[in-house]
Amino acid sequence: MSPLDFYKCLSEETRLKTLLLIAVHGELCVCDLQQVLGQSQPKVSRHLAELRKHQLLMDERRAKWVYYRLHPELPSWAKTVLLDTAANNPEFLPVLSQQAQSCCVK
Amino acid sequence: MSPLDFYKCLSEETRLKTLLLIAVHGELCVCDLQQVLGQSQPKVSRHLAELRKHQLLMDERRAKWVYYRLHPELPSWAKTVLLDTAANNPEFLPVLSQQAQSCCVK
DNA sequence: TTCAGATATATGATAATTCACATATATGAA
DNA sequence: TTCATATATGTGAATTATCATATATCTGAA
Repeated sequence: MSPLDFYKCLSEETRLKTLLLIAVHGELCVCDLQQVLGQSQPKVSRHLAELRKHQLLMDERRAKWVYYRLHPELPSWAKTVLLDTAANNPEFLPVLSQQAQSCCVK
Repeated sequence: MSPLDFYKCLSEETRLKTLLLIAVHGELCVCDLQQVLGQSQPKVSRHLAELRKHQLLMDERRAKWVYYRLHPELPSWAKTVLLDTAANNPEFLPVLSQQAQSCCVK
C-alpha cells in the first residue's frame, strides 16, 4: 500500500466519508452507506469497488447484504490516519441513524 | 481545513512528497525541491502554489530564495498525519543530497 | 424455476487535473 | 540600469475522474 495510492483513495468525498465511517463503526453494508451518505446506490457501489481494488476494504456477503470493513492487511499507520481524522473532524462525519442501521439488522 | 481539501492536496505525487519532505526537514526552498524530486521548476512551483492556496504551506522569501514550511495554522491532526506517513514509509521519500542542500545554504 | 430486492458493472458524456511550454516577475550583483 | 538566477503564472492540449443511466448478477423466498 503506497502512501500515494492511499491518499488518492481519500481524495474524494464519498470515499473519504465511507472509509471514516467504516473505521469508526467496524463494518457497514451498502444500504447503510447509501442512506447515511445520501448518495445513489450505483455511486456508492462504484466507489466501494475502487476501495476494494486498492485493498483498503474487504467485502463479505451475508445473506442478501454485502458488508464492508477495513482490509485486514491495511497498514497500521493507515488505520491510525483514518481514526485520527475521524476523531478530530466530527462535523465532517454524517451520523448513522437508527433507520439506516435497521435496514440490514432486519 | 476540511479533511477532504487536505487529502486532495495529498493525492498527487509531487505534492505528497513535497509535504512529507517539508514536514520532516522543517523548511526547504524551491531549488531543493526541484532537485530532490527531479521535476521541472514550473511543475514544482505550480504545486507549491496550490499548497499555499489551501493553507498547507506558507512561503517566506529570504534573499533570492523562497522557503516553504508547514503553515502555522495547519491543524495538529494534519501535522501528525504527515509525520506518521513519513516515518512509516521511508522508501517513498527521496533523500535530500548534500548538493541539493548546498544550493541554498550557500 | 420464477420473482423481487439488493448489489455490481458497463458505457458514454461531462468536468476537473495535470502537463509542457512560453513568458513574466522579483531579487541581488555588476 | 543591465544581467543572471530563482520563482511564478497563463494558455491550451492531454489525461484522468466523476456522473447518470441502463443493464446485469446474486440471493432467498415462493
